[in-house]
Amino acid sequence: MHIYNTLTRRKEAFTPIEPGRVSMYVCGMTVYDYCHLGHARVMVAFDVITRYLRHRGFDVTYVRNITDIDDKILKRAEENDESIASLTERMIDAMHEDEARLGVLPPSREPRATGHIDEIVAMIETLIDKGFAYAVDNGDVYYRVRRFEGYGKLNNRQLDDMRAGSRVEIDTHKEDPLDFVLWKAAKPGEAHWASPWGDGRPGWHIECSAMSTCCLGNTFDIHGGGPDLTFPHHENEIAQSEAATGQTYVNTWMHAGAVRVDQEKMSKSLGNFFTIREVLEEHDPEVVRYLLVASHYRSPINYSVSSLLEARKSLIRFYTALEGVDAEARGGVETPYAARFEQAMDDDFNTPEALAVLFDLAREVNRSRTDAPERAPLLASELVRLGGVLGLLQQPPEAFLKGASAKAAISGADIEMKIAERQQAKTDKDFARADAIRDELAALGVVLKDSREGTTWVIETP
RNA sequence: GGCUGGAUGGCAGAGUGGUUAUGCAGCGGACUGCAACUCCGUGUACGCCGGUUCGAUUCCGACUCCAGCCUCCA
Repeated sequence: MHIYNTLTRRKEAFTPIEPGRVSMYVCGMTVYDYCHLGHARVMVAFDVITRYLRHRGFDVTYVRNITDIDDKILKRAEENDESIASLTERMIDAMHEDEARLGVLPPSREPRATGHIDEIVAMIETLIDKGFAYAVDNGDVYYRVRRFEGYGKLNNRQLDDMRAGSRVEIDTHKEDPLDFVLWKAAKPGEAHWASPWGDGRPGWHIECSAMSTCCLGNTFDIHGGGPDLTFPHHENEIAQSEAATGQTYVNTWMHAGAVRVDQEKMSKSLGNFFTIREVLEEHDPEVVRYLLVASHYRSPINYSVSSLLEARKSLIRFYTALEGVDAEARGGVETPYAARFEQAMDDDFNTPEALAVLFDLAREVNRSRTDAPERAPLLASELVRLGGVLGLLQQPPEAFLKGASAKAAISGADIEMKIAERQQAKTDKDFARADAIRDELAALGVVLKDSREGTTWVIETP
């Protein structure tokens, strides 16, 4: 198996530290707002990665943190006139709801920053003892970036090339403009914890170092996150952890690609983001998941309504192949598809290639319905099984194909009524009437499919 | 300015030193009352310029353009 490592900028053969086991940490949400599609991308990407590693027989420990104390949270709670705990609990619940709808399995552990203040303080003390950090008189503690030799190695950057302060006002408490905060002194009235440097709260980067180390050990296999975390967040994590433990922090760094809108990154700061829940108002969650899986996890992906419609059409093809076939059947079919699927996924989780294999399999299912009906259920069950590795194709086909009718302008019952009416017209040879009914339904996004067994239908939009 | 990626057929999106990705759309055929679904067939696609090579979309170099990071952001 090969995985692209951001640290070395190449695909590498993946060898876990402990044979058969994989330890993975992914930077999660800062819970001050609802998740947007960028978050969905990371969640789904690492969900697919976890599912596939497990499919390959690895015992995966997947840790994804929750940042539940931070400046933005303080600000939002204040704006809402809401307690921090109430805001963060609300957003954590919403996040769990969103990811469950997208078919994202819960991580093995979800540590929260506020639950690990002791470990954070301990790590900062270690860094001070070793000379990698210093407290200043206002109660802040900073990391001494120039003391850490490997600083910049994840992003291939030289310290002197960085123009710190060129876009941000330089904090005069720092020895060097590039130093970053480990512990922030609390202003009067702000949420705080006691520490040897006075009341305060952890800086953003230190929580991930502390939590990953305490959940997975000094060195672990995979660390992942969104595309905008390589610098400074992950660079700083490396500096903190490797300085504190003296050991390699992470073997493989993985970063998802950005979600774009109109060729521009979807982000909170640009304000061009769509929340998961607002997209799910209009679209089947599996369609959203499909859209995210249909591109390689490192590629940028452009979000648009037309891309969702196309995703829906692709899923219609899969579910049409499964419709009316008993995919519960189990049995030994020898097919080349599983091997091809795994070959694709072994190559840095190439989901587009894996999906191409599934489309070939779907065609084979369709062919077998007439050519070799006894094979159809076996092939279909293989399609469902492999689709499941991507977290797809797990609904009953009818549920997906007809599922959008809840939002459609016509109910399923009314559609069935129209179909019966049309059937009568056909029996009466009144084809003009039959076609009119079909056109009427088509205008509502309901496409009819006649077969020997009768007429079925699919909602093609949204 | 520094550092990363990327540029593939009408669209989306993989991949490869010489042979069909795949999906959607289109076209032809089978099926159909007609369609849809399905099946069969069908596309001289690889940003630009050089170089290496018997042969490059695929390797190397220059160029152009796009995106991301260098500030909080997944």
